Formats: sequence, structure tokens, C-alpha cells
Amino acid sequence: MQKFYKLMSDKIKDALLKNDYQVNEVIISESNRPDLGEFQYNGAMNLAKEYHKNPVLIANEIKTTLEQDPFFKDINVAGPGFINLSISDDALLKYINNPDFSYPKNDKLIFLDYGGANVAKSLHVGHLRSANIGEALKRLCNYLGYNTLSDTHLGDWGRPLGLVILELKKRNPSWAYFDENYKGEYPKVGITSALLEEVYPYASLKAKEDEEYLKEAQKMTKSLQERKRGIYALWQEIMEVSKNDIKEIYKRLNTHYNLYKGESDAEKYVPEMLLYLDKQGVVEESEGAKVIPVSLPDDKLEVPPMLLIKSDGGILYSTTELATIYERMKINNPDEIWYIVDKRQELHFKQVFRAAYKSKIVSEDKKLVFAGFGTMNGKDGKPFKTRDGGVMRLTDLLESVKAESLKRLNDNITENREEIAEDIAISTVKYADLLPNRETDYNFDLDKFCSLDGKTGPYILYSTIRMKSLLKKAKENNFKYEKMTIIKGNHTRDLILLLTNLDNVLNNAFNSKSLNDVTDYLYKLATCFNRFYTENIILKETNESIKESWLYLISIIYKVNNILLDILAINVPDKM
RNA sequence: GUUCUUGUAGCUCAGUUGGAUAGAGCGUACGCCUCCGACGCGUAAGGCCAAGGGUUCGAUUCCCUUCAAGAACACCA
Repeated sequence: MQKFYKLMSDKIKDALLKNDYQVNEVIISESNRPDLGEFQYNGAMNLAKEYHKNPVLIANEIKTTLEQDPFFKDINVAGPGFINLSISDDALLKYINNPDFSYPKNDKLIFLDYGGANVAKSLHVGHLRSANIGEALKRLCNYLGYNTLSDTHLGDWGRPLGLVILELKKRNPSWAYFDENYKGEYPKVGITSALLEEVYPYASLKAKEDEEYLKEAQKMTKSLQERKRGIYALWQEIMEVSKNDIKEIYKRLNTHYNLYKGESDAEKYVPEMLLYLDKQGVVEESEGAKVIPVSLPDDKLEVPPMLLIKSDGGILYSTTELATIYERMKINNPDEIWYIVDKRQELHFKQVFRAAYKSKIVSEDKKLVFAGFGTMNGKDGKPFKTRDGGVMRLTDLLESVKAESLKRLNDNITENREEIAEDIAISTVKYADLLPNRETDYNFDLDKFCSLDGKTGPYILYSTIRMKSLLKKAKENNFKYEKMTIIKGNHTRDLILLLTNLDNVLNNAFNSKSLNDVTDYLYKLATCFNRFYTENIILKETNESIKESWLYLISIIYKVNNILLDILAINVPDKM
């Protein structure tokens, strides 16, 4: 059976045509007056304007036509021309017994850029949203039939690396990496992520206080960018260690990338791109620097030109960003690139995107999408800091949530407590992170997010596990649940109606590139199920067809729950 | 300073081309377990949608003004 809303709007479209009304799109929504109907169509009021007719009259014409279709149980016209629709049991049963949750494959390729980890620096809380939103969007795209590629786009080529290497040299001048006369393979020196984590903040601080040190660091950065043999080899060792470390943390968040490329990869394309840009004639000189002007006549705020080359000849963030696009178009040629990054970077990306289109690195038929997200702040609404004022590491955040989850975990669970607490912790963090609209800033509140009450990950998990264990028990008792034959009992109908909305929810999330519709829908499913569950005693129901119908319905709800949780990259433990 | 974003219940937030009586969660008050997971469910109180004006049958939504908060604004990433 096709998507329910599509079916309904097709029926209304037909009815409109039969009454000689032309309309491009029929939008039906859940009723906000459930006392009058289950769905509503408000189009009669718009048609009234277009056809200069009384909207109530139009609504009644449509009503009369629709009433011949046994699909509808009740149709009424209210107020200035609202059409309220209720569906017959037969139609709902037909839908629920043959629901279509799948989407056909298409060949569009969407490239998602999210994560943005920096090499030699541990991931911090600022990296959380990008990973959560990006991974969920990627899974959503896949579910809806799109091809995807994801890249974490590592920050692996700038001054931070120069600082780290310099400090390592100061401490270990005898390493072969630093011997300019050394030939042959360099022996590994056993860099660890713990070492890197300690070295970078130290060097970074020192560079701020010590001018001489900063100069040395700049020199070191230059050596790296020139790929001096020993320095480059050390960089490779650092990269390997750091990359594995980063992958480990992303793994905890169920986040995986197709590509772990970085600025160093894009940098290789810079010379080629510069030649190309020159040929395109888009580069201009300005105050000793080379820029691409990107302002447009109707800009209210003058968009400053994109800086391509500094007056000292060096390249910048925007240069590598543009080179990254150049590289991606050349290698992967995606139809769209989505950037899931902090919304404060909007202007920067606007410049780069404009430069990309202007120089025809990206053709007009392709989409560069900026999906900026709001900042996660501390409980007090101020930027999230540790007690000593530093930025909190992502691992520490996850550990604190895990510790809290473990503390709250039911005592009668004796096995796999650690693993279960981990699943709960990740669900907690992800659900809380995806609940607000993508662009909204939100405050991290440990107690609130870990609570079992309300719109929280644990509540969703609890409800899902409840469904699962109920179905398991039914199976153990050899209760069949292959179809639904009757709609009886409190909230049974509500659950079916809620399910019809799945397609809208997924499409809205795709269009808005925000997951809050999905998290909210999961919450609705869970509460509706819990209401249904408390008011109907399912396994002890004596009427066999009612029992089977209920169990079948639960199996569908459970399935949808799993589909959605999987899109959000949340694991469901067996027990909690 | 310029531009953009935001302002919705005590708190945290939804609200999709303008629609009927503005929705959730938390918190508060009061209820519901001899029964499938009470880590659950129910009921109630709580609002001048920042303020003022405009557009129209109709505005939290669109336009203008004011106030308040936040962000961005070329040689950092």
C-alpha cells in the first residue's frame, strides 16, 4: 500500500478535479480539532480566493464527492471552510496490514561533511553535535534511497601540528626524525595519544607567551608544509595514532565515515586549483593579497572577498576549504555537499560557496548546503567549560553521562551492566542533542538528560524494550500476530493514525536537515504506546482476534521504533 | 558601528507555503500496582506568543518601528 497521506491527498485531488477545481498540491494535516475529525484539509479557503466563491460552498462540494468513497468514515465542514476527515476502520486495517516503509533507490549522491576533528587535539564537546546530526542525516539519506559519502575532514595541516612537532623536538632532539642527515626508514618513536593531548596545550600556551617559540613554530609549520622528509615522517606517525584515537571516540557515538580525509589531502590540490582559478579570471589583487570578490549587488551586508593567498604568500582556511570542494568534485562528483558545522561559520562558507560557483568549480545544478547548528552550552547557558576554564573533552562528557547512567541502572540487572550503561549513555546524549531544532543553542544538563522521565533517551529505550519483551513473551506463549483484523481498545486507533505520519516526519527531517521531528515523533510513539499498554491487558486478552490484532500492531510500532532509532544511530540494549 | 539570528507557561523548548480553542517536557498539586516491566499511566493549575503599529475574512507566523539578548564582520582555524 502506498504512503497514507499520498493516498488521501490523491483522493482529495480527484474530488477537486471532479468539481472543476485545479490545484497543484493538496496538503492534509493531522487535525488540531480531534473532536471534529482525524485529519483536516484547509484548501477550500484558498480556492475561494482564486475562484471567487464561498469557501463553505466549495468545501461542501468536495465533501459530497468524497462521501461516496468508503475510505472515509466521516466528513464534515466547519467554520469558514475547514474540511474534517475521519477514516473508516477498513481503510485503516488495509493500511496497517500492508504498510510501506521502504523508499526506492535513486542515483543522487549526497556528500556529507561533518565531524571536523583536529589531529593532535582530543575531541571536545563542540564536536558532539556535528557528529550526531551528520551521522543521523547520512543514515536518513540512505534510508530515503540516496547514495551518500561522508568525510570527517580532519584539521591536520595547520599551525597546531607545527607546535606539536616543535615541542616534541625540544624534548627529544635525538629522534631520527630530526636528524637532517638521516637516510632510510625512520624508526617509530611510539607516539601516544596521551602524549599528544599533553603536548599540544602546553605548546599552544607557550607560543602565546614566548615570541621566539612562536617563530620557531611557524618555521616548523613551514617545514611540514614543504614536506621535509623527517618532519613529514613524524607527522605521519602522529596522524596514524591520532586518527585511530579519533575513530575510537566516534565509534562510541556509532559514527563512521567513508573517508577520513583532511586539509593535508586538499592542500595537494591547491597549486592545480590556483592555476585553474587564474584561468577562470576570478582572482584579484587586494592590499597585497590575492582574493576572489564574491559580493553581489543586492547584498545588504557587503560580503567581503574570499581570501585566497595572504600577502606573505601563505594560504588560508578558505583556500583549503575551496580546494577541498575542488578535490571532491574531481574525485567524487557529488550532486550535493552538505556541511554540518557550527552556524557561526556561515559567513565563511557563504564566501567559499560563492567562490566555488563563480569559478565554476561547482556547476549551478549542484547544491552546496550549509547546515549550521547551534552551540551546546553549559547548564547556565554560557559556553561549556570545565572547572578550570578549559574546554571539556568529549570522552569526559561521555564518561560522566555513563557514570550517571550506571548509578541509575536498575539493581536487579546483574549482567553486562557496563555495556548497558554505555548504550543508555549514548542514547541520552544523542537524544538530548537531536531534540532541539538544529539551529537552536541548547544547554547541557546532566540530571535532566539522564532522567527516565520526559523526552529523554532512556524513556525511549525503556518503551522500546517494553515492546520487545512483550513480543518475546507472546512468542514464548505461541501467540500468533500475523495480521490486524479489528480495531478495539483504548488508543489502538491513535497508534495506527500516528503510524500514518511516518513518511511526513522523515521527509520533513530531510528537507529541514534537522532531526527534531524524528525525536519528537519517537516520543509520541512511546507515550502513545505506553498509554495503550496500561489501558489494555494484552497477553491476558481472551478474545483471540483482538489479542492478535494488538500484538500485530505492537510489532509494527516496534519495527518503526527500530527504524528511527537506527537513523539516529542509537543502540537498544536487551534490558535496562 | 553594520548585518544577521533569537524573544512563546515558573524553567527548557516545539510550532513546515497565514487557519478553528497556541502545544510538549520538567517542575508543582492530587490520584492509579494481589494483573504483560510503576524506569509506567491519569487529572489539574499555569499564556497580552517581548512591546507598538500595518497588511486581510483571519497573524505566534508576513511587513515596519522600538526594546532586549546572542552571533558574524579579509591576512587565525
